Amino acid sequence: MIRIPRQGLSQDVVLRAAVDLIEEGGLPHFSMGELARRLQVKPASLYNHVESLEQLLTLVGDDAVKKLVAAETRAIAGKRGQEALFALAQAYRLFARNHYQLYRIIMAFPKWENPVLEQEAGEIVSPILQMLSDYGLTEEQQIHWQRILRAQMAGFAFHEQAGGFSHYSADPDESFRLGVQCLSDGLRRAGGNVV
Amino acid sequence: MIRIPRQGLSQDVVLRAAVDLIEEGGLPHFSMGELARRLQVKPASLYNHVESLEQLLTLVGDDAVKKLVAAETRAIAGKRGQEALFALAQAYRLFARNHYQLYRIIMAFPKWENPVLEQEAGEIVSPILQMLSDYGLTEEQQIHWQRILRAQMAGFAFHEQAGGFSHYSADPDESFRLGVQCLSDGLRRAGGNVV
DNA sequence: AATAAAAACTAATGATATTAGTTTTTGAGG
DNA sequence: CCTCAAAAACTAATATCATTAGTTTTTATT
Repeated sequence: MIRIPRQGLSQDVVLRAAVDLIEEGGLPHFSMGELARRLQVKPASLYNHVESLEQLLTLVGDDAVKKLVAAETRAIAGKRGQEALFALAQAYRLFARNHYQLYRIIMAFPKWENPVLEQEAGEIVSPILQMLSDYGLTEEQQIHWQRILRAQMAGFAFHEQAGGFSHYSADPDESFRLGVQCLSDGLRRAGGNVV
Repeated sequence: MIRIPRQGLSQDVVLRAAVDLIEEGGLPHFSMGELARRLQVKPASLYNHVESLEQLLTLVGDDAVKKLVAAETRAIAGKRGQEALFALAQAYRLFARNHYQLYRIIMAFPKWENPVLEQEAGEIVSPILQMLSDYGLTEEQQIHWQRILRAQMAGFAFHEQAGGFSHYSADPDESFRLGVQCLSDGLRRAGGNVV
């Protein structure tokens, strides 16, 4: 017996509204009460669609990771080697910039032990591995370099949005380019310069 | 007129207790009530020494940054060039590992706009710049490479503690070594291989 | 010993997430 | 069309939290 909810509320609608609210005002201003008001509903009603605030935030984080992975995948589509690497890194950086609040939620996960996130984490890696496949690396090397690349992208995005790069006048775009280029060079050396 | 507090409580004592409590149980389990209990005091009494929870957490974050900078500075003492670079990176990584909860607080700052943190942020950079001074870089290059190094260290520490590196068997120590080596190589090329 | 200030307390407020129990809506089957 | 069960929304309550106002206690200096 499939029922259609009274006023169109569902977990998906709640999640989407939560994402919107967080993107607008950030996590500190977010609350079940605020979300309920946005959905024209009493706070208690949300619990028909969501277990708890914690679960809701996990859903939001999961959604954010999916969007990030989608952006990465889109970025490398039809590209290879160095071009794919730069596009991937750029996409990551732009996501963190354009979805500041969502990126913060991703970074705020204490541990990625959640079964859903576990899966998503794997999907973060796959576009990177796909791109790395052009570099002639062993399987173990691919693991190492995928970690190094993720570290650089995440660290750069984090520092940039935290304002840690604003003390000096040098262009962050150029810092980013140099960093990616350095990794690209190291990558090519590791793989025997086949690219 | 200098008064000595009734039972030895002061901002410094409160701060230290807060740091201990956070290191033990993490930020989610931390509260003014819990802190007050630990200090054998009623919650309201804490406000004689601290403005608010927010200010207290800023103090904790500031303290954490100071400890990180101290560890970095200690690491490069008496070392130069590549040796200093590896020691610095290792110290950063170990701090994030050994003070997991404090490192999370550092990462959790929305913006480093706080005047105290502003100053501390500058001190994060100075041991790195000191180490870079051996590489024969222009001033602008130093800014870029300092950013790249910080990004790699922060990103690696973050992923490692979030569990994002645990999906594959390859040794994270080796990933880290390769990443730092890659940056060291790029750094030497940028500076004309003077090191 | 007296006093003023600091520090701790009690008690209250308002926000929060969450739960129990009740009412309302809704769609499916007779 | 009417009934009924389930889903969804509601009301009301609880417990926790940070924080503040106002009061009492302690303590160092005079």
